[in-house]
Amino acid sequence: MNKALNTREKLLTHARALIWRHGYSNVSLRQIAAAAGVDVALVSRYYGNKRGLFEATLEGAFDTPPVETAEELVEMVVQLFVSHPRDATDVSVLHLMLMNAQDEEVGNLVRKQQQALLQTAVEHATGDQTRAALFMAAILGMSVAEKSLHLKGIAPYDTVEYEKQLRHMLTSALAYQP
Amino acid sequence: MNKALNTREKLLTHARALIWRHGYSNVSLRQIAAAAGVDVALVSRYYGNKRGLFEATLEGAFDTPPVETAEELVEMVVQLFVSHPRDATDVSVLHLMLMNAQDEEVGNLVRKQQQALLQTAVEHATGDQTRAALFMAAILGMSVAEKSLHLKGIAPYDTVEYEKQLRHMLTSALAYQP
DNA sequence: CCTGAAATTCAACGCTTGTTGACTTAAGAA
DNA sequence: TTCTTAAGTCAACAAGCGTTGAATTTCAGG
Repeated sequence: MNKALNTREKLLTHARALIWRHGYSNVSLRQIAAAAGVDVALVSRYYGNKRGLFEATLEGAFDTPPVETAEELVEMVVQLFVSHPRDATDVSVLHLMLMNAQDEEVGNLVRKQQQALLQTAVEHATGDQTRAALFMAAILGMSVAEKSLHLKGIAPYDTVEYEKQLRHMLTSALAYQP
Repeated sequence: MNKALNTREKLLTHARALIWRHGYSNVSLRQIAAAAGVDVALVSRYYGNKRGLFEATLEGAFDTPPVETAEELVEMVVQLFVSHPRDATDVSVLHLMLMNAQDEEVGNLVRKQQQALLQTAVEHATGDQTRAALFMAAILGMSVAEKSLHLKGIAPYDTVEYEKQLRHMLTSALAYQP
């Protein structure tokens, strides 16, 4: 049973790494199994099917402590959206959302898990909807331009400088008065 | 030959509508052919292969008049990024970029066609890189939140009000002084 | 009407996908 | 050691994919 738990976790880890980075429909079970060094058939044994494996990777992924102040919100969003890859299997939540936005079913699944959390957090900490919109636009736009559309050169590529500029933008957006 | 041109165009139109909206790897040639009311084999006859058909949908898609002033830039970006669907086959360029961002090959193809245009336009009209970054973040973020991540409620859903708010954000971003 | 070229249809190919069920190996309990 | 159950392996399946080449229809020119 110890061994089974081990392979279960290996599958889960590599599934999260691959699917979150490249998208649900762009990663095959055989790829995941090969990366984990186990047989494909074990996916169906331990998680039922591909969907089950993916849903397992979402469990607890959006759990964050509640935020009250604007500073806490900035910190939470930076942690949530900017990837600080600890290893090859670490991918930001924004990547997850974007990579699966096109798939109707999977996209809805992801959104259902995080939308309420993020949206209410932003609205609560900012106080009004216009500032929340500006805030979301700033954080989303920077991340999307940099990470997904590969619009290099628009934002500085150096991670430290990037994060610094990001924080500055977020703070400005929060202070915005229409 | 008239008939051949007709089916060529039918294929192209439905290919653009489907691939731009759902992404290159999420649409099959059989789907496109069925939507166009044409046999699948005609894709290879008229466009060589799937890639050729997709590349044909990109031709001229990023042609825009050169912009000089900030106002012209705002107008160009709004036209380019905000979809005003005239019919079911009309999809915004942003959708195209996002839906194919995950596919390495296709994503590079799309970027190569539009990146230089947009980036130089923004940098030219704004004058410095920081304002360009803020501008891009604003436009990208609003569109992504609304259209791709379906973060409804953050921005007003009414099209007129949405576009009004978008223009306001863009103008503010252009006027930003670090 | 007849002919020949263009336009379209059809069936098949090799490949990959998710999923399944039967088989083999591993390992702890009696 | 033997037995039993868990864990892992293997081959095959049905379905869908892009692509191809031969057969068939369409249709204007002589």
